[in-house]
Amino acid sequence: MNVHQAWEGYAQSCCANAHNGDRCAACKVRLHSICAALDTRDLRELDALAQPFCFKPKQTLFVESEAVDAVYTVTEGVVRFYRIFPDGRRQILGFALPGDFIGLSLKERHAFSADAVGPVSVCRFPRTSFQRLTEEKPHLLRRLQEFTAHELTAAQQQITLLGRFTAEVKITSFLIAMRDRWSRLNGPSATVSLPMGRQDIADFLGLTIETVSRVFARLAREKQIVNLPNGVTLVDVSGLEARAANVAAPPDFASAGLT
Amino acid sequence: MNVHQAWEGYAQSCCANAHNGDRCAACKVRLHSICAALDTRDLRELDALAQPFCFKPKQTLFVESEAVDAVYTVTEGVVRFYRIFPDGRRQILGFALPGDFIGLSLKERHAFSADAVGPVSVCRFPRTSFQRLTEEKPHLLRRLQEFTAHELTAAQQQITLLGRFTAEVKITSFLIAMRDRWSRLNGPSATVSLPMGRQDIADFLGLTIETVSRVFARLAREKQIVNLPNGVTLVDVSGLEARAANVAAPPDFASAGLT
DNA sequence: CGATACATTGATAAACCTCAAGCTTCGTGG
DNA sequence: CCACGAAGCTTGAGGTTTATCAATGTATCG
Repeated sequence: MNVHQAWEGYAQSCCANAHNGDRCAACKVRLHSICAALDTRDLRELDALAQPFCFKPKQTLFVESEAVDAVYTVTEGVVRFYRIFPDGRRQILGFALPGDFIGLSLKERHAFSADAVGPVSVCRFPRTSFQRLTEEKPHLLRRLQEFTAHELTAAQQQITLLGRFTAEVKITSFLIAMRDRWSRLNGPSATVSLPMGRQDIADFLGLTIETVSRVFARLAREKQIVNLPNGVTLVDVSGLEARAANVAAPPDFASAGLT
Repeated sequence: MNVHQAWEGYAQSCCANAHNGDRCAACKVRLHSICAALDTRDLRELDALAQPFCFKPKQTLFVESEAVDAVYTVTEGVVRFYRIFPDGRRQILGFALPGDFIGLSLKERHAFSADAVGPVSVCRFPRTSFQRLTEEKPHLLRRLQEFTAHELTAAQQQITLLGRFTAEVKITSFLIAMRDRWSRLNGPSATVSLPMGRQDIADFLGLTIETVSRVFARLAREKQIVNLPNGVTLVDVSGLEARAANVAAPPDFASAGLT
């Protein structure tokens, strides 16, 4: 756990422009985060628990089977969740984007490891304090339940994708899902930021880096996408959606807005 | 939706030996179910909502994208959750055993279809009434959150399995996971009931029925298992666990007992 | 400018799927 | 009680996708 390192290296510059007690109110991802369940009064309580942190690229947030001592809301950057197997292979379980919550399960020990893909800022809450808050504020618990249910739906989506589809379908579905997630945060755009590398995408989709690379190359050759330094532009969206097939995401979560 | 058919065909014989108001107290799976969160007083409230139902083998509980009008606790038998794709292929997302809850996400529409593998008994709760109850009883909501988190963990397990492992590892992991689930209900046993067919297992693990059949045959040939009419006996448990590799289930849920 | 990490491309091989046929099991009805 | 049919399961032969191995290309950062 490199939290102290993170703190010492970065914390001074995090959220520097808000006074204690107002930081949450000023939070840019609040309405996308679990904190949207709280009113102004409750928010100050949460604010008292909040510890802003930053992590450098590749820095570890926590490691599988470690005791859970905190939960987090991602405020900037992307976090990857993963497991490593004895033979060195890795399965990425998901990516947390700004507004996403880390620690839904409120379990004693981490079920996976997490580290920063690029530079990441988080809002950290000590587990016991946060848990007490969920016991006092049913709204917050309800919101936690909604987030967990949403994650479960996403996981079932992923099961579907991994179980039955070809490399091309997996990758086009991934691109469209990422577009939808960024769109929810930043508004619609055909350009999709992909801060994670090819190996990350491969380990997420159960493919090898070579297969991922080949499919990206083919999609670009067929003018479905344009490859950019850290992402892609979706050129033929309807063509891609057709290839992604009926693994479309369910109605939506954007509607959740304020509970 | 065949609920009325289910009711008319079967309901008279369900839970016939308990008076209204005591049915939940007499429920054999209560302590394994979400209802374990409630004390005797709250239980009578829940009892008033409970509608026992039975389903015949292959009978449908609900269909993907239908409006959710109820949630369920399985009391007997096994329910399968699945999605069907335009090309006719099917992905099974999971199996619900006695004590399991159906309808965790409290969403408006079903994200998948569900039907009975064999004869199934459930306890049905109208969605709106159940949801009101979760708002009044934070204990129940907390328990719902725990169940959802547990399902999420199981889904992540499945992602791991589907993404990175061979047919043999998938199947041995499946057998061990089923043994653990039945053990939690009925106590330890090396004989694992598999009420679902080979095609179900294939559609759950992202394999074809032929591959599943071949692996079962090989495991039997190598004296790891013995095939039975509706299940298997695990002969060489440590050998199987070694093949299943470190996809071992996390610490446990059995400890949940009573909250 | 060189070193390192990351990405691409090609050739070969293995795992699993597809297609096809035969075998069990089980329930029904003669 | 046996004959029959349907459904599910097993086994075999051949093909496809994707993994594996290997080499080359490109960007980034001291």
